[in-house]
Amino acid sequence: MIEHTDLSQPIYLRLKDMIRNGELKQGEKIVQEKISELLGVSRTPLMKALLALENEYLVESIPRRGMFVRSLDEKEIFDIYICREAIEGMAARVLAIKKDEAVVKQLKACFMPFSSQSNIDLDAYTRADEHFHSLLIKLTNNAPLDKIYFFSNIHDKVTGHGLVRPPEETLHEHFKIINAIENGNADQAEKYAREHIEKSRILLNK
Amino acid sequence: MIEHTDLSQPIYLRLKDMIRNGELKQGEKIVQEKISELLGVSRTPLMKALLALENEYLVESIPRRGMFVRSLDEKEIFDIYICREAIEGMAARVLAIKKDEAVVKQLKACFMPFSSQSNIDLDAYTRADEHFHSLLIKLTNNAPLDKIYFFSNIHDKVTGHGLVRPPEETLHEHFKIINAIENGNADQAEKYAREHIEKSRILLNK
DNA sequence: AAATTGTGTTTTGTATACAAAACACAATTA
DNA sequence: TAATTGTGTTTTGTATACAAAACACAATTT
Repeated sequence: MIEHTDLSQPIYLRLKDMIRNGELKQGEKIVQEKISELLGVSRTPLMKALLALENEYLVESIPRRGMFVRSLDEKEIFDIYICREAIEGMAARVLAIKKDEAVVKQLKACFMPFSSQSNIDLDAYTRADEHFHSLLIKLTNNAPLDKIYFFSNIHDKVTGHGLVRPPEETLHEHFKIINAIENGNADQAEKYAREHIEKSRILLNK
Repeated sequence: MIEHTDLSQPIYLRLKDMIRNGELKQGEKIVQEKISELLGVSRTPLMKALLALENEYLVESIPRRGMFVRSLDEKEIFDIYICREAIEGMAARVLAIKKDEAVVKQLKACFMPFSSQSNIDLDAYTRADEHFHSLLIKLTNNAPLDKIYFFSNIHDKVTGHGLVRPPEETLHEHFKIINAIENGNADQAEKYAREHIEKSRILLNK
């Protein structure tokens, strides 16, 4: 048997990936024995992983019926973006108050490769964008805030792996947020972070 | 055996109560077999309940070591209050935008019994306060927002079941929030909701 | 034909069994 | 005496077993 301290961890990651890449489709029922057989584990650690995914809004449990891959309707996507506006907005505020040079440096590093390019590699920019938004939370060093920010998982599931808006539009917005943080302008940092997400929300919701 | 569809649900509620009322103390290790024997259930549904509590920040798992009742230090309390400011602030904003009479009515109902009293029953006011803050979130009808607002659990654990500030101080603040919502003033509603929590945070953190 | 009932199968929820890791503490060594 | 090793116990993590609920679908009734 393989070495491990906690089998549910790799199962959790694997399932998350399966949901992301479509091996498990939206709304699909997750038959526990099938998956446990597929992954070569028992139902016990699988259950643990599924519960973690349920708490991240990726999976939905209906008692006595089973676990299902969550499928999001328009209202839920709207609501999730509202949450993101609250969380990321606050994160930007916290970072602006911190005024830590190392923080600014890391944030800037995300988009440095694109600032001088005229033709932006979409794939690379998508990864940078994801990284930036996750970093914004992590750098606050606020563990509870990080804990409630699990919607990043859902983010690209919603849009089918792509960006909601083109880099030409968002690159500048990202730098506006970073600059406000650098200048220690908390109100502006929060405002820009929110507007950035709000614009995508409005676009997704019509 | 007792009728049920999901045994982990009552176990979850029982454990939450045990943490609240001190039957399980901060930092205490939760020995699974002990608790499962105490509650007359097996470890399987108990584990399910413990995982739910872990995701609510009430319990902490250290792999291969066990589950422990989470004990919060000053920084964590501070960080949780930052989260509450973000979440409740946004909730107040959403409700203000909604401008739903029924919403305002329910919020007002929380504190109506106290508005004319000169001597406020502390116990009743504490319950009303809890209800108000929970209601603020629920009435947004934003399920993801509700999902990330599990810190209410922790709130009175932190303060040892009491209020951080006296009713004489907070009652007026509550009405300011409600009035802003009633008037559809989103910016003010959010601002007042935040300041209300911020004041307690500052008090707790010195 | 549509609705209902019955029956065998699947799947969940719970209990239990068991190996391996963590722990406690006495015996041993430096 | 302080540190280390060894040994028996406890506890976790995982697998498995089993009852009851959900399901699928054929047979029966209206």
